[in-house]
Amino acid sequence: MIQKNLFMIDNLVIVESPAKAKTIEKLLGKEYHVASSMGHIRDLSKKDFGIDLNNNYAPEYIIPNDKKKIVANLKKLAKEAKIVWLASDEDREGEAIAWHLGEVLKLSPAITRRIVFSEITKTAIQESIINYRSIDQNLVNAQQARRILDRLVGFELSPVLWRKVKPSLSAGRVQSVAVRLIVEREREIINFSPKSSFRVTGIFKPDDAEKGKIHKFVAEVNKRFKDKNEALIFLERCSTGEFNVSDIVKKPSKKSSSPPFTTSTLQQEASRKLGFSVSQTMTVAQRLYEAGHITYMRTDSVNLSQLALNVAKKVILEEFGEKYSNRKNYITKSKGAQEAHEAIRPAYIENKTIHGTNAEKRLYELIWKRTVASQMSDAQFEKTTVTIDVSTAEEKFIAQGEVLKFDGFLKLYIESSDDESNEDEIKGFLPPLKPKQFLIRETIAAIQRFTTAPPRYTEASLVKKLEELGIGRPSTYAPTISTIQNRGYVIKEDHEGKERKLLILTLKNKSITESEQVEIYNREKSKLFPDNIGMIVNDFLIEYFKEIMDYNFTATVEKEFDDIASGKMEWTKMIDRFYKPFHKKVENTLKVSDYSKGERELGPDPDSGKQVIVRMGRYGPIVQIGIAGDKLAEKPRYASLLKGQNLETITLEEALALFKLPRSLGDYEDKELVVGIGRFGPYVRHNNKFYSLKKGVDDPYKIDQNRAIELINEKIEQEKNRIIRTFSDEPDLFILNGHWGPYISYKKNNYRIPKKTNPEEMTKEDCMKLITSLPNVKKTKK
DNA sequence: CAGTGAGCGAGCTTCCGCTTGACTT
Repeated sequence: MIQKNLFMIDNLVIVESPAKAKTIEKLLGKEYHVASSMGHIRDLSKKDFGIDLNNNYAPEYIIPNDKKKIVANLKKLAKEAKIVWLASDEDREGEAIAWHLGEVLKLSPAITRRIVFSEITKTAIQESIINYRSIDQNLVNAQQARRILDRLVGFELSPVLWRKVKPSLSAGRVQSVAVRLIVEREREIINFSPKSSFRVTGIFKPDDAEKGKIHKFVAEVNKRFKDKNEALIFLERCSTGEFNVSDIVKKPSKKSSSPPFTTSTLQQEASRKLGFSVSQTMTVAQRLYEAGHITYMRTDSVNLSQLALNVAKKVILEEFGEKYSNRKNYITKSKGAQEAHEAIRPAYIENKTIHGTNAEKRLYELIWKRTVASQMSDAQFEKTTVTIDVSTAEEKFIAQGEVLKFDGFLKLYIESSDDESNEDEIKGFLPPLKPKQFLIRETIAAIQRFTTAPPRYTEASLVKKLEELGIGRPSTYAPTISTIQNRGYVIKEDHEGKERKLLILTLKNKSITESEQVEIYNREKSKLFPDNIGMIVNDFLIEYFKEIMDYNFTATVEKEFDDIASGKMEWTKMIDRFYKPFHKKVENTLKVSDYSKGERELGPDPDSGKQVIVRMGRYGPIVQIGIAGDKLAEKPRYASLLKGQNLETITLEEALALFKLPRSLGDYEDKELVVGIGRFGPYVRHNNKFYSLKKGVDDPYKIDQNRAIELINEKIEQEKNRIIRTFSDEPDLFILNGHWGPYISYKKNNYRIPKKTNPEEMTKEDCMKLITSLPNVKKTKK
């Protein structure tokens, strides 16, 4: 039978994501056509803020170019439909999307129905269709207020930075606070002074230990000794003391599984367990979602659908048995959560693995384990604490043992933690012991320990912090992290640690020996460091715009958005109350603030007596000796800071050292040899050519002429091998040996030579033919 | 692979949250 009408769609459902559309269409059947809007279809115009400041903040919305096609298509579909179901997400942004759709597609209220569901299951969707409603204008207004506030903040503050700090910079409600967190953490670390103390541990065994059985165990003294002397006194007492068990306490303990993943917790765990960056996690998750392997990946909800709970239970019963099953629902505790979706979980929990790339498989497996584990029983332990008295001292040794009685969810999943404290925990094995039992002492060691500074943020731990503060949304965590790096506020990098010596006192038999151990500390991998410009912008914004930079600013305005959503407040009034004083501050700041350069005085130059300062120059951070402007004075001398040097931490000595370069090494073949440090590291310059110094071998401050000439000759030798052919009648044409094999260079453009061709036999004509037929591989920059 | 320091100027830069390709190499 032919379909009743081919051109008329009875029901058009519009959702945000095309993958979601596909799934829903399957669940709804033939009478429903499901289309997607691809998120928002309109945004504020960029002209004049897109806000009419003289007309009660009336927004001017436009359809961005990349959405025009989508909108045109939706318009066509809507015209043909009898009923249009607006099924965008059940939150502020989703409500606004539905409203914009209504406006742009000119949908009459009579045929428009707003539906919402927070899980994609047949029953949930059918229920939503029965309970359809109209658009909630208050909620839409809350979104408009949010949008307009962000635009006003971003587009008023950024130009202030262009004028007062540097062009193209940016500021915003979310990104500026993210940078602040990193800057403040860095300063905590800079100002941190480690304190050392001595931690004493002993190895003991029971006096009735049977031969051949493991019986040694470790116990730690219940206090730290503040210096070497105190530790020594204690060890001396131990050397003549007797040790006996004064107390044994056994206590059951348990550990519960973690809730299923949200965007933020997925990013954290993928970072810790798989080493993924935040954006990498999102790209892989997106592919899993599009392939139908997982539910939506941008969510702040820990909720699982009834269907998911049932399947998870079934899987656990089959795999692990009744004892391991513990069905539970988690409650979202993060600030500002809007819970329009489920938690991130496998679409089909019965599938333990999927086909895909390595990264996809690993991320899927992580999601699968976390989801299933969330429905499993607590792990149960028995903790034993043994107290050991020393006959010659007041301090006591404490030994702790932990026995796993029931593994529960640990059978499947162990959550990783952020703090990488290297304190090896004294936990685990304990031999059978009785109260009052005497113990045989083996060695007792006092090891020096330093307190450690708070850790720098990783991308993922910054997301965690932002979420705790209610700043940003699942869809913006990854882009925000990228923005603050793209602006140069923050750099993600590794730092080699520093070494320090730890003193160790060891009591063995009756004698105490002293030794040293080298510890590496402050080693960082893929951590976020503020760059100079990030610190300058942060300090500027905090000085003039304290309110925006406040960690509670978002939380405060969110409360007002909630009042707008519940109809208790008018959105234009809220915006007006914010904008009037804010705009005044912007104007005042433009008037009163100085150009912000992060200037710092380091003291006088011992040679000239002139002031040495560091500041941000036009092209980066520089040191300057002497003050400019005074016509009588000599011009100041300048030197750029090296990579890794910081305006905030550089010392006078380090700054003065920068003026020792470039340094002349005398003449060679009638031209001067000069050593310097450039963009690509230390170099020797000769006859306008640059030769890199060998990393780890040459020191630009110490290198002599002989070594410099050696480097030059080495490079000339290399160059010789580089040239395969030249042509006397065409000086711009070369056949060269490159990193990736032979290639043709012609007028600064490079062309790849096909594998079959022998480059040594090529004629000029062969080359020219290749050049005209091939697009050049890569244009040389500049 | 190639590459190693500076101030006229015109016009541009920018926000946060929803979404997915279109582009290179």
